[in-house]
This record gives sequence, C-alpha cells and structure tokens, in this order.
Amino acid sequence: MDRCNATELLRLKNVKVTRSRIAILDEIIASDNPVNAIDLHNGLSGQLTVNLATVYRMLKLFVDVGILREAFADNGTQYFEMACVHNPAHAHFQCSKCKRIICLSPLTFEDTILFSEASKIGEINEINIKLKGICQKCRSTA
Amino acid sequence: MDRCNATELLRLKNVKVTRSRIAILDEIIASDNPVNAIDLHNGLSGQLTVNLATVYRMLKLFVDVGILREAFADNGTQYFEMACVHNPAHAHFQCSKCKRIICLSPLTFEDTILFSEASKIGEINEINIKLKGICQKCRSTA
DNA sequence: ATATAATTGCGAATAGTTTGCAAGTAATTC
DNA sequence: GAATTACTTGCAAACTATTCGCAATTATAT
Repeated sequence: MDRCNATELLRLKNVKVTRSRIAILDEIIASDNPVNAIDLHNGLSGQLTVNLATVYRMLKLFVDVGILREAFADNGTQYFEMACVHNPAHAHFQCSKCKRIICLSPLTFEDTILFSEASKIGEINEINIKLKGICQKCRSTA
Repeated sequence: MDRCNATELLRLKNVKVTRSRIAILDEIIASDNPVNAIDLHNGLSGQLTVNLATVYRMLKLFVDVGILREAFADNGTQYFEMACVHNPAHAHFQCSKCKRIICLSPLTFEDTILFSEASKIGEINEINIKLKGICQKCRSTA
C-alpha cells in the first residue's frame, strides 16, 4: 500500500515541519485504522515525547489543513484517518462486542447517489458512515 | 405526523413508567430533530425537574430497550432520536457553519446495497450516516 | 396497605478535550 | 552562521460531557 511522506505532506500544506509533528503524523500514516489522540500519545516509540495537549492541537490543525479527516466518534472519543489520495473516503464497520473497527471499500460514484437529496440542501464536503453490528468472529464465539 | 405515546411505549418495552420518564420521553417524541441530554434537561417545562444524571441514565436505558437510537455525535455530544415505526432510519445533514441539523428521507432498500460489503463482515444492526457541508442559507449569506 | 425491587437526586469522579501562558524552536533575514 | 520573529510546545488548570456510589424515594406486585 502506498503511503504519504510526513515531511513532504506538512511542507505541501504550508505548516511548519517539526520533529513532533513528523512523529505523530508518521504514526497516523503507518496505521491501517483510524486513530485517536491518546493512542497516538501512547504510541510514540523511543525517546521522543509529545504532550497530549499538543497531540490534540495537531489533530485539529491537520484536519483544518486537510491532512486528516475525522473518521468517526466512538463513545465520546474522536478517531481520525488520513485524508490523502491513498485513503479515499469509506464507511467503517464496528463490532459492538469486540469494538474492532474495519474500514470498508472506498465509496463509489453510485454510492453517492444516496446523497443526491442532501446535495439539494447544501454543498456536501464530508461524508461519515458508520455501521455497527456483530462481526463473524464474535457471532461464532457467542 | 404520527407520534408515539410515551406511557404506552414504556409499558410496551417493559420498563417502569415514571413521571420523569414520561416527561423526558415526551420531549423526545415532540422534537423534530435529534436531541441531547442537556437540551432535554433544560427543556423540562413547568414544575417537574429531572436530574441531569437521571436524564443520561434514561437515554442509555431507552437505547438499550430500543426506544431510541443514537442519531449522531456532534463535538463530543451524543444526539438521540426515536427509533419507532414513525421515524425510520435516515441520514443527517449538518451545516458546518450554522450547525443546523436536517434529517434526510428514510433510507431505502436500494440505499442498503451500499452495505452489502459490510454484511459479509457481520450482522449490521445500526447504520449511522452524517453528511456535513454548507447549507443554502449560509452559502448565500456568505 | 405493605413489601420489594427499581428509580432518582445528589455529589463526586472520570474521560476526553481545550486553553493560557511562558519557554522553546523552525524558518527568515542580514 | 547569528539574530529576529512568529509559530509551537509543555505544563497545569479549566471545561464539557458523561458516569457512578449511595441513600432516599417511588412504582408495582402482593
């Protein structure tokens, strides 16, 4: 799977390139699933440490400049994912039992027909779809 | 628009019928938009007062027994709506500027084709779609 | 009417997130 | 390469939404 380069991406978006930002953004780029602030904060490997408040500030900044999108909220926690060309918009499935998140295939043009009504109401620039249920594993284990 | 009767609904779901529950449920039934705990707490008219913690407990209970569904989360706040026959599942549009929420038309059978992939992953029992953008009003005002 | 079990109010706790401010650091200019 | 400037960061405290324990209250079954 192709991934973005953190430094290039930051530079491209005209935000200052700092050690901390690269470290956090690298984590997000490397993750196959949406991430939250606390995981990112804990997930820092090795010597570098980034304050949790700073992580939150980064997440907000990254969303503002279009590096990230908010994937979904789970139980009052915000999850984010890359908003780059390598990660087109898609729905998420969450198992209510094991809480596991699965990213579904990118939304297709046909899918967006679903939103024709909404496009009459306004200009859509964010689509958020979350499906909840019981995954196969949990179903067979039950 | 047809609406449920709070007392009947509570009885039907086998949960105890109390003054407080009726008051809160009545508010939700009467609302044309998803509601949150604090609005419900503030929205109590007249003499009856229900503790905020109790409102949260009710919301959780009502979701558990299937009276309510979680409509969406906005900025860390949960919004709920009736899950009865009068209010079939539907997507929500939110204007990022004026924050107004608009309920879209009920999801159709065709819409659910979108979820065929997910149904291979597990049994879906909750669908959550939120669209964000700028509504016509805000666009013309800008 | 009484008994029983569930519900509620209250206060305090918790979790996630935001903010102010002083100190630190990246990028710019000389 | 050092000085300047504006942006970033750490820290501690504030804030918001939500949850919890416990004692007092209340709905239903007897």
